[in-house]
Amino acid sequence: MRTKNNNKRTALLNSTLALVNERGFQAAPMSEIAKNAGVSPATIYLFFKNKEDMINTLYVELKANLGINAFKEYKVGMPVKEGFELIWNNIARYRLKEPNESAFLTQCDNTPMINEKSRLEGTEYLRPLFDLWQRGQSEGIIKPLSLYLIYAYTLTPFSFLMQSQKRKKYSLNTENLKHAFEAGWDAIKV
Amino acid sequence: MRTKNNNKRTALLNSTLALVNERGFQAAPMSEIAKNAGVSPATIYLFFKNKEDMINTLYVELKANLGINAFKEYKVGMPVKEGFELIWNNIARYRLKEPNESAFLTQCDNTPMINEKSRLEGTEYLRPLFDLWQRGQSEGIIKPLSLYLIYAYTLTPFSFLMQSQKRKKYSLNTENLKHAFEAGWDAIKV
Amino acid sequence: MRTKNNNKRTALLNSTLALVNERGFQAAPMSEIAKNAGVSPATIYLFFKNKEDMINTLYVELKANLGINAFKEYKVGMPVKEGFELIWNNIARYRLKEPNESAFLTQCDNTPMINEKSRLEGTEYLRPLFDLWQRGQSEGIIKPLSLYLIYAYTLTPFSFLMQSQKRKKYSLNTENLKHAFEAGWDAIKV
Amino acid sequence: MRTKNNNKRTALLNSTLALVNERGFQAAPMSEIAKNAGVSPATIYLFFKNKEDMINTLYVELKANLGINAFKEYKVGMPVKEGFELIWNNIARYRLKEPNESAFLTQCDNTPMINEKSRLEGTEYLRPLFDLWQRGQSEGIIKPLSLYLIYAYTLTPFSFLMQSQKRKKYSLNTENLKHAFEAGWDAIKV
DNA sequence: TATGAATGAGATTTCATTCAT
DNA sequence: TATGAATGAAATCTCATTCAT
Repeated sequence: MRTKNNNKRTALLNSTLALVNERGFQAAPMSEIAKNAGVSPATIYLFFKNKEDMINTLYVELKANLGINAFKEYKVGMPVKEGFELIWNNIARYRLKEPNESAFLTQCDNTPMINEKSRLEGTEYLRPLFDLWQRGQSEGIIKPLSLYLIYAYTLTPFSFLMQSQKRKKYSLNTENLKHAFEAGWDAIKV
Repeated sequence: MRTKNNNKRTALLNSTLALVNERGFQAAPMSEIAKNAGVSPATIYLFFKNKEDMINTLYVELKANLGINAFKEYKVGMPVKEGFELIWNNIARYRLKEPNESAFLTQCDNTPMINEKSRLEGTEYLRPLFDLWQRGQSEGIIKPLSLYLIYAYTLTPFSFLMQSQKRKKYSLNTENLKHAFEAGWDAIKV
Repeated sequence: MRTKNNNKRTALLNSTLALVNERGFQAAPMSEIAKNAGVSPATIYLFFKNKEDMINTLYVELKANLGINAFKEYKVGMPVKEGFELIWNNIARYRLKEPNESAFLTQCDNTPMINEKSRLEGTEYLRPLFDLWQRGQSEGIIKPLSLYLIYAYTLTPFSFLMQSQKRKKYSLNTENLKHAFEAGWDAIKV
Repeated sequence: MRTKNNNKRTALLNSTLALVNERGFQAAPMSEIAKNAGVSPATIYLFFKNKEDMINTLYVELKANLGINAFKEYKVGMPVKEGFELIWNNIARYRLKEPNESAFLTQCDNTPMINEKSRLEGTEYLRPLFDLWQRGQSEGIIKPLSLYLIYAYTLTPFSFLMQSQKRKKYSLNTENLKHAFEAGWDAIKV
């Protein structure tokens, strides 16, 4: 008996990521995903129930990955601003290092292909950040508004800036990263 | 008859808008778009070259519509903050009134289906806002940063908030609208 | 606009009939059914919802056809035996003339592919025969047993005999037809 | 180990029987047959050359089983009618006790999946019955017609009655069994 | 012997687009 | 202009069978 080869699973997810980014969901056929992964189309269905399942799985795993990277060197007791800056920069660095993963997640944010369950699961990986914001609010450092608004004004703009960079309209260099963080901070600080 | 034409064209664009929002690009077949518009599939091709063209056309027209609404009552000479607040509120009001158009545009922001030409054309409709921001910068009221950053931190968060509202996580009521505008303004003001 | 071509529908049903008879349900692919009908695979779905629907439709139409042939020259008031003999011979003649239709119906009798609705609908086309049997029973000519038994011992043996003939084991010539009818009649007559 | 082998083989044949009855040939995949038998798909091919072989083997074994049961307590010299009644009742009892085997055999009667060789082999198991009928003919008790006709009018109706019972249209209780036998006997007796 | 992984070939069905009127 | 029929190409997914252990 052969043992199930997890490399194939990984290859499939990578292949999906690349193709969806390049062409969009509607133009990423299973056959090509398989081919690029060096695998038979039938093999996909050993790992995933169907296309939707594969996309959702990929989404959740990338969110998990983002979460892991976001909290590197972060300690729960840190001063609020310092902690947030660390996390924000971690996220930024990770997204810049993995532009495909980043773009995929952005694309997912607005497609009905991702179901509510995956979305919720994905969100959980940023839980410590939400906790930090709440502490900031109780310490009177961050505006006492919905965390959705805090999220909207600190993290979502980054997706737009990455797109702009991809289209050569903007550069996320060190200086601009600092400006971006500050803009977000100014938006939410008391 | 020009009128009859335009009714069908309009019906088709509306039908597209509705179906894409409901199911996503990948699940909005031409036949169904036609059916919902009360028109034959073949008729689509009298007005549009192909599906991509139809989507792009819709995108540009919605952007134009957004532009028209954005600048209602706006006068070029207005004080910067006052002018920006007016425009921002116009946009917010319009998007809240037309959530489908709004969601469609958001979905378009991240799909390879929209080509560069349409994107540029779409952007042009907000030109007066960019001019206003630039004046704000030269008057020392707005941070002297890339307009992409200014855009990112004042307008893109709204998409996320609308999504959140759709998912019942957040409410864009009068008070929260004020908070949202302020957050954006705090992000970019000097 | 082209008008819907019912020849294609007929060609498809004929093609299905032939292929299913030759190879069985499980080996009659839609693509080949289409090809043999001189039509694109997609065209099938203009006329039928799916494969199951096509098979069931064919089944019901063949049953209807059988019914039409069964009652040629039959008049409701006829003497029971005379009427039954007429109908039985009509059916026999029809099945011998259309061995493919006959074999298809026999194949259908034992497959879960045919749903209950189609089965009931198919049965209805022999209603006048059932009525005749019932009259025979009330006249004391036919055994007062379930019509299912009457049917079993007069009509189903014919399927077996046709198969046997196909396999060159038996010949349904005029004389044997007479014997067959008599065997059935002996089985059910009082 | 021979024993272990045979358990798996038996489990596979039982699993096939059950699944084919439930869904039909076209919807009984090897993987599921294996799973229901608690065995790997690959194991099937240790016992059978391929799917067709497995089905045919099952068919022949069930026919053998039917034969064994048919002639319980039968002695070759018995009076013709008495002997036939014994055999007929044996078959009926067996089929009622094993409705799945019975239904499978009925389904096989009309599918091209069963090849000529298996059919012939299957028939052989009823040889003593054919001999009995022939004796009956030479004794002038049974009509001097083809054994195919005799078979058709005594045994095949039973399949239809069993189906009818399965669909709750008919009940094969003791009384109706007697009626059924008599109908068959009336059909063939001189 | 026995397995679960793996697959190539192919099944059904869909869809953007064109045809014929 | 407008249509519904028609389709070729392709999409998703399945399945009998083989592989590697």
